[in-house]
Amino acid sequence: MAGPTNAERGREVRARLIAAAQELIAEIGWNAVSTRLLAERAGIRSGLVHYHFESLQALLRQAAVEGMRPLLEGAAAGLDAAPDPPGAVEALLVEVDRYTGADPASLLVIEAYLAATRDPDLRDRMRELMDDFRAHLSAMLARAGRTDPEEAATLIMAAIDGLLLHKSLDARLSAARLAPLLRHLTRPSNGAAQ
Amino acid sequence: MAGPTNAERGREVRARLIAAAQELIAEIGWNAVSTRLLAERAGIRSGLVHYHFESLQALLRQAAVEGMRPLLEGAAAGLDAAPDPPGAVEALLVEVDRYTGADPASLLVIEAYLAATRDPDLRDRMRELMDDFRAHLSAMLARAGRTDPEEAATLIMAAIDGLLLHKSLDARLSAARLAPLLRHLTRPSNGAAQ
DNA sequence: CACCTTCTTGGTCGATCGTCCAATACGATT
DNA sequence: AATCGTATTGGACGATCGACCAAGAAGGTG
Repeated sequence: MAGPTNAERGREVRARLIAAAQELIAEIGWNAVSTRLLAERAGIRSGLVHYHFESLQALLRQAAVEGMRPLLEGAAAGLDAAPDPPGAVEALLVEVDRYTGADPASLLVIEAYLAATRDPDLRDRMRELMDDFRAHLSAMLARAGRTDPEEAATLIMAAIDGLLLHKSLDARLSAARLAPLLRHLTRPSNGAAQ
Repeated sequence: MAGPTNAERGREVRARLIAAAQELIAEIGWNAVSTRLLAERAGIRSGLVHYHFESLQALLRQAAVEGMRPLLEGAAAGLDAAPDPPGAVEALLVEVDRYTGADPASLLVIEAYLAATRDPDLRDRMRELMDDFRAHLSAMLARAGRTDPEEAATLIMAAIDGLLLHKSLDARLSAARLAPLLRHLTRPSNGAAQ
């Protein structure tokens, strides 16, 4: 019947606060998340927030990064799991269509992009996450024979995030329908004609 | 020495409030814009805000729509001014590189996307703006011989907004560098191989 | 047991918020 | 000059905010 230790309870509270922050950022927006709403959602008293985190912004920053990292790592793993580069891009786009642009994960990412323009710390962490994924995708495209893997990877990533943005306005849009148009990016480039 | 009439002063105040809202949304974020900050930026007393506008949200909504409409109409005019479809897309991408993703216009648009997910009125107005531009771009691509003009237009627009998002993290990214990869969208589609 | 560290409570502080309103100012109209 | 409608002022209302802190509770260790 040994209850949780002090350290375990502390970790639990921090995890609940991070989860509550990820939910609330998506629901009401980064700037609307307050310590008291966070505490209520996490089931703790509001005074605890500033015990476990240096500031509200530090909490939101950590919540955003920890929420985005598994998304990008999962997407990178999905690329490796595909049989070939065209299948990898196809699978990536199908995966994108599991998001509506207005779901918690999508909104967390977009909110984080905006917060990053006003928070140099967050911007550096997000740039690192995006650079890692771009390098991963770019390496795959280079192995497929492209001479411009960086540009192709940039286009695919921009198309994905932009489509999520547009899907939040119009749910009829679909990433999978763009697959035929992006498929040629996974084939060896053949000069200016391509 | 005839001074401005009452009606002229009213229009002037409304215009200053709209301009102040567009600036502040970009600077500090949609949810952080307050009536008192707006009044200070517009050079008026804070009580006036609720005389000219029904609510703060109504003011922000109108400011966002009025800020985005000229951007999209200008881009549509740019498409028509180009000599041919490939040139139009090329010019569009070059125009995008005039924005950094962290400039006032870009931030206003991205903030509006997020606000639209929580404001049905704003979402409908933005969807109409985007639909109009997509139809314009799609018609041009159809004239260029594509059998999938809607998908091609969706891809181009998603790539543009997504790249702006990514440029806010990494200023080295460039829309113009993606032009060679998008150029083939302006040529007649030739079946599954393309 | 006493002692230490970590965690939690409950509350205060000054500041800011959106909205509303009575009183006033001012151009236009009669 | 008297009147009307619009524009503006200055302040009020209750609510919420981020941050902070003294006091106490709880588990670990001597």
